[in-house]
Amino acid sequence: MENYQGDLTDIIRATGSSIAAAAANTAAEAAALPAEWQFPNNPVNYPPDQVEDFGDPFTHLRDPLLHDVDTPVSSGFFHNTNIIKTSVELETVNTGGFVNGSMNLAQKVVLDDEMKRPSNIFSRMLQISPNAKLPLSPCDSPAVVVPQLPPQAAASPRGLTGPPPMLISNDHHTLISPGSPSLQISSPRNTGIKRRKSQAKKVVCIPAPAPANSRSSGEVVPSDLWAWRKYGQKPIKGSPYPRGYYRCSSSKGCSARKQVERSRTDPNMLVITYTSEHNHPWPTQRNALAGSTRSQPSKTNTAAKNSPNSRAQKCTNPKEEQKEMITTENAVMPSSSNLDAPVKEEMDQDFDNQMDDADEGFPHSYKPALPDSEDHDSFFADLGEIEADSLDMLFTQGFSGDDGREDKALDPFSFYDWAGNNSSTSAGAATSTTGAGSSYGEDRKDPDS
DNA sequence: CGTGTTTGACCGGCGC
DNA sequence: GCGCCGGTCAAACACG
Repeated sequence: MENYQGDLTDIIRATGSSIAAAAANTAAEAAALPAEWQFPNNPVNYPPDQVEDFGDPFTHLRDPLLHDVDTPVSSGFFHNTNIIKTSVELETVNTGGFVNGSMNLAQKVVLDDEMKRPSNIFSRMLQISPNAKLPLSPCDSPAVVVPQLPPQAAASPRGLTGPPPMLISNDHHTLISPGSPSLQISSPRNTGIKRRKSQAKKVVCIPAPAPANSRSSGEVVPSDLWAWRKYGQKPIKGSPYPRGYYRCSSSKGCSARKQVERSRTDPNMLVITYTSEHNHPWPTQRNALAGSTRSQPSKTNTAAKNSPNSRAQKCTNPKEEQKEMITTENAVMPSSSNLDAPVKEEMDQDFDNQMDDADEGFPHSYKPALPDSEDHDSFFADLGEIEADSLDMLFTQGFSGDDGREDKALDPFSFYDWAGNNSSTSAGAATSTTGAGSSYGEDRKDPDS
């Protein structure tokens, strides 16, 4: 595997990837369109290629392994954005690095294998490295190093004036998003890891509040728009931080899951591993979020907490080599876009095969409610119910451009709120520092139950 | 009442 | 085969 230095592209791809695909369809339209950012008129049609992001805002990355296909998914709202357009172009993937003009670069590693599914952006982008050990958080791995943002960037990621959240590099290979978070994608073949069965995983590294800040040992997890329910927490060997296990609660049948843990090497980084994908539309509706009240971030805090600037850093990592990770900073992901988050993906080897078969994704028909480009205000309105502030910011930042809203609030982080304060936000907070749960030795002790 | 969190126990893969 | 350990289950509890 090599590392490509790159950039956000990954993210974007990731992010946009799904989108991109969608965009592809609309590409024609897009072409016609001015370069402006617009929401696609037809959000609905997702091309088969659409990427899956595991439904996570953090990553629009599709899971190459699991889904390649058609799942429209994801974060719906972003699909509509121009980003999509951009992303489309990006399809080429990676390559080398590049940069973002205004932001940072990220490193990407490309995984070796060939990506079999062309259609899948992700596939192109990432690979899995069997060797890499998951246990280490990807963020830890050297490969994953995230470059620090230039002070400016950090300070004002959004310094961009331009509306588009994402930029494409000249070479078209990379996207850049201003202010975007760093994303790391790894495709490590984790040989070392013992993955039960081959599962596709997507790993996202995002800056997290320092442990000190956050609840004492609790994990602070940024919330995304999906509703997650914590179903377990375990101390992980070799890591001082417990890993929280979350399952999508937006839909009963949804198998999407994520694991949240702090990078052992860099407590400031959270490593979120997504597995499986959402089999349902992105929850834009209040219902979707039902029950997630706890998750709701305290808006006030979010901004403060998140100062990504401070956090965005590199993942320091010492030892483990996870080879294939890609990081992008400032990627454009809408959701994560501003988070300086590195995203990695990991897949198991076979995923290709699986992917072929696995189309479980959403029906193509799935259509998230997307805002109209023009109308995104209304869209926001809806969202507002969910997290007005966050979304607003998000969009504003991300999409805006047009109205000139300022980005101040743009903090991507705000979008996800770090639950630091909230005691139990679903998303995250997991606080549980207690480590609880079951620990190693407990296994099989007494059964009683 | 519904949903989320906590946490001990169980399950099962993997390495030795 | 055994033990380690990650991942999941599910009861109890908390919160709004």
